[in-house]
Amino acid sequence: MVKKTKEMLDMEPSGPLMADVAKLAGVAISTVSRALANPGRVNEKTRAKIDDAAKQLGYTPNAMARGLRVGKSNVIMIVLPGSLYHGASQIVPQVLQAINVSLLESGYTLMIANLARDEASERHILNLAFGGTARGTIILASKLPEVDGRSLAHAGLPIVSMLLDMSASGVPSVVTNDREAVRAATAELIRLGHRRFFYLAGPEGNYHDIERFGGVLEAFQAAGLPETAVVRSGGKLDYQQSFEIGLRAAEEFVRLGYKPTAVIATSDDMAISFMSRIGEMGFGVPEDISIVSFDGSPVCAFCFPPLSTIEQPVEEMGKAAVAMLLDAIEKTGEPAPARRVIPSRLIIRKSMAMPRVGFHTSL
Amino acid sequence: MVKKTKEMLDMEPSGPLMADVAKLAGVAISTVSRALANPGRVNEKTRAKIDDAAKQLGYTPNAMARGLRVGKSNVIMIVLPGSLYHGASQIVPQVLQAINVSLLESGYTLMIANLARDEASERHILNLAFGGTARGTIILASKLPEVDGRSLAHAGLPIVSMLLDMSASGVPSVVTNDREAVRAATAELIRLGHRRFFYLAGPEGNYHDIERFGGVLEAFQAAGLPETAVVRSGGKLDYQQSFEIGLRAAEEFVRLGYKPTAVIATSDDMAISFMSRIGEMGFGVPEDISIVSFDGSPVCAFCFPPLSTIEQPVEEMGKAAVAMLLDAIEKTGEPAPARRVIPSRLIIRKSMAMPRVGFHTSL
DNA sequence: AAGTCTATGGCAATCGTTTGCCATGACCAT
DNA sequence: ATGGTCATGGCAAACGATTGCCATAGACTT
Repeated sequence: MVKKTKEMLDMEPSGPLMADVAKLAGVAISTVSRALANPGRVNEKTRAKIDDAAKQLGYTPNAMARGLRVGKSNVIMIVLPGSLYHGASQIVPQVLQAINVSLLESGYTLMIANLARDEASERHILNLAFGGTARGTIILASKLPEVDGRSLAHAGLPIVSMLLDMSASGVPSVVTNDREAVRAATAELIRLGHRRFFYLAGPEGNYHDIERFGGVLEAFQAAGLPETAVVRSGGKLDYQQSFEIGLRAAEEFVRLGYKPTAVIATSDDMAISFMSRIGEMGFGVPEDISIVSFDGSPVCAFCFPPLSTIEQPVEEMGKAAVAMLLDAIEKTGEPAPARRVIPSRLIIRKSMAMPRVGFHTSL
Repeated sequence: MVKKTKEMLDMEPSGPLMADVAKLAGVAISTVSRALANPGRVNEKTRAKIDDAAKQLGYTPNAMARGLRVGKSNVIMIVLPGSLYHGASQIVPQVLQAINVSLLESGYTLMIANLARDEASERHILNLAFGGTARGTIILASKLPEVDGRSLAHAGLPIVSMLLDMSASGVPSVVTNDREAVRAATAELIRLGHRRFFYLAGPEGNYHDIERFGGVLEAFQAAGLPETAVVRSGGKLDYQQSFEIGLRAAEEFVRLGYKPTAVIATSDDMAISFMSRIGEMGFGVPEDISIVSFDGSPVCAFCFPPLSTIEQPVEEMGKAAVAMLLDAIEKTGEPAPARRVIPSRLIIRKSMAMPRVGFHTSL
């Protein structure tokens, strides 16, 4: 039996330790620790000596050792609603981007907890939460993970919800004004003269669907239109299958006898595939049909024709979510679960126009 | 001076510990540890008792304590080339998705190290590497971060490069056949009758630009066309500004006297904005100009007209990269830096057609 | 010059796990 | 019945940092 343990370990040095820095600088380990972290506790000259030594050795503190000792990590975990790529919408990447920038500024690290929401992923998320890896959570457009009797709600972690309003369940939330934004877009279509609408829904009963459709109805009410002025399509598929939703909606559209003149799509992807398909079928946008959609994907500007869309303030929302989360992390006191609404903005492009008189009977 | 430390700490219990599980199960801590991790080292009955106790308490092992003790984490870090959202391309999200799925299956956790490549981000990446947070790295389409005299190359971490071939510098790489794919696409355009081309470049001197443009020239050579048969555009902006590249290229295109009949764009985003802009200017695709691009974004299918594109095998590439990385992590032996090429696939859609005779003189 | 105060540095315990080594008991063979 | 083997469980020392508490030295006051 060869005594190889010690030698083997020596082979992989895992870098210089704080003790090495201390030795080189000629001070105690604790002094190094304080010099590197605490302000003002260490003489300026000593600090300089230590900094030099650390730089010379290329010292990097071990994050796990520190985390273990202080009982907390500096990792913020993002829980995504599901798969990351579907269609052309960049909402999630944009949000991640904004969150990451804000977190970095505050010295935190972003960790993507999941890219799916199957059982294995949920378990994994909970392990990150309960295992002390994450210090806080931002959850995007979805309910809290829950499996094996454990729920993220009871992990003792600060949580902020984005895109989905969960403030009623006690989770601070950052959302946009889905309802008002859609109401405004609908009102604009009404103003242009449209009186008959086609609404492309996401999953039925979903928060966003309720809010957005509610916005349509509110606009109708304000204009004195009956609820029957809108035909709903979709409602079965998830937002992540938006291209398919748009295609099915197009099939449905051509079968309608008395055709709507305006389409309200609840995501850009739906609008894009819908517009493509009805284009192939000979309908023109905006001559025959006006379209407005939701998300504000950059690519909408380059569609044919350029697509009107409701731009979500993802960057501000991300910043706000991080601010709320850090606030909850740093203050121990339980603040009242807040709800922050950041308004969306309607971008009007060529896909919206006045309806052609008599169009809906022309086919 | 109130003695509050102990009480304060007790207030935030940070969940049950292994010791609690041991007590409840009536065994030693070490037995719990072995039961939960090692196979076969513990009696089946004991193990069952321990599992029960753990479940009953909702016990989750502390990842940092384990990581500290065993000297390694189970976090794989992804280094991105820069900002995550620009345009409609879903390459990066798709890759992340594929990587994440593969990693989860092997019990690893994915961590996005950065969403930008400024100095602060590079420093952060290196901290993650040298601070023991990451166990391995997958780097996407970019060079190794390097700052303050530290380089990712010397962090002692296994690294795999994706999309960019760095095998010559000793980094195992997973790439697609940029050159051959573009050669094939160009050859197809030549076969259709095109003899004069417009090439939309990414940043000049970039690996992808060299490879892709090389593919164009190879196709020319095979067909006996001179190198002057192609006009290069762009070369100044980054791939992340692809929409802008396409717009500028369109401006350039209209100013060309003797017009190309086919466009080879090195990203879908360029192609999309280019097509949109020249459409506004009265050029038709594919009647006046054929277009093919690179990336295989799903949205291309719904462009007007549907856009031919070279689809990168992102999913397979992601899987391959993870496989290579885990291999390097598990085997201690230094394997020869490998290079794995996974072929792309040309998707032909309506944006490619035979050139209209005499078009290039018609304006 | 002596006493007091403050700034700084050092010791050692601690975070929650893993794991080498040893002790114990069961089981088997002789 | 006795000795040997093996499976199992327990003790305690790590892993690398942080931090409460105390010691010390220098500055300041009178």
